[in-house]
Amino acid sequence: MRRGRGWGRMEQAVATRLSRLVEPALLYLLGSGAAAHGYDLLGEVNQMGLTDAQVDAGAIYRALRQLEEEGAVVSTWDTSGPGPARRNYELTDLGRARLTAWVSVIERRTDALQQFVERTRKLLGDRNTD
Amino acid sequence: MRRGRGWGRMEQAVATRLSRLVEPALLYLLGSGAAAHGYDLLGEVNQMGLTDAQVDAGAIYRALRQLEEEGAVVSTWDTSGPGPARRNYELTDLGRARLTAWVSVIERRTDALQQFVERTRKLLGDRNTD
DNA sequence: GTACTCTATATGGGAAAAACATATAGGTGA
DNA sequence: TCACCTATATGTTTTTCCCATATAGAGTAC
Repeated sequence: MRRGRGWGRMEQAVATRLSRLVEPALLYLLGSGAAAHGYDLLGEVNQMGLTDAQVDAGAIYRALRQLEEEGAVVSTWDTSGPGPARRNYELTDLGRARLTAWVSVIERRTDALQQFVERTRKLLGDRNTD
Repeated sequence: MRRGRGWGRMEQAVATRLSRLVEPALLYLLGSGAAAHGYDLLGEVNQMGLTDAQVDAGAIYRALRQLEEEGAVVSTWDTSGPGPARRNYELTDLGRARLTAWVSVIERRTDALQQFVERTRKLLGDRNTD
């Protein structure tokens, strides 16, 4: 896993395994209209900071494929522009439902993470309120 | 992965891969004195909600072993009580440092998750403020 | 015109992680 | 004695991740 830059050693040692969250990132970006094809989505996903560190292109393309298999998105080829053809994706109703589900799952988890942060800061002596 | 109970179908479809976070959970619990050996920690970890769904015993024991290899915890056998011997763990200074690092990593990620929740709710039309 | 780079999609392969199963063993109660 | 709970540990299979590589259209430089 590519680790975040600008972190100390201990953070680096720890940065792994907060999981990818590529799927909700893609669903959100497709829903917001920020990008519609894999190559652009790659950049967007890596900018939004939802995923753990940098996601590679392969992960994006595979995730989009799986989402299409599951009916959460549909794709169409776009050969109008210059350069190689693009596969443009659109959210389906199922995809929007999936995104909604992600929100509630993530919200629940976020609460647990916040509690963890608060309790642990207290435990460690309230230093580093950052 | 054992999925959380009390979730609808879509949540179940989505519940995978918000990662485990077994390590920070263990470090926190050891730091707080809630439990000191694997079997109890198993129950505690699964109650605190930091990890994605249910963690199995194997994961706990292996995580504790690795933490000991890395010097974040130390263990001693306790044969005083009835029943099988317990391996009691204690946090080391390195373990406390590790926990501190986890806090800052998790806090950063929590912010991103919250942003995602807010933006996505807005995108989906502000329904389900839950 | 061919070498290089950027855009764009896709897949192969090895390594790591997670999930599930099983093994061992002390103790307790029916 | 059989079942069950506590307690630790490991084996095996499946899944996921990460890195590399393949293909290909288009633009630029030389």
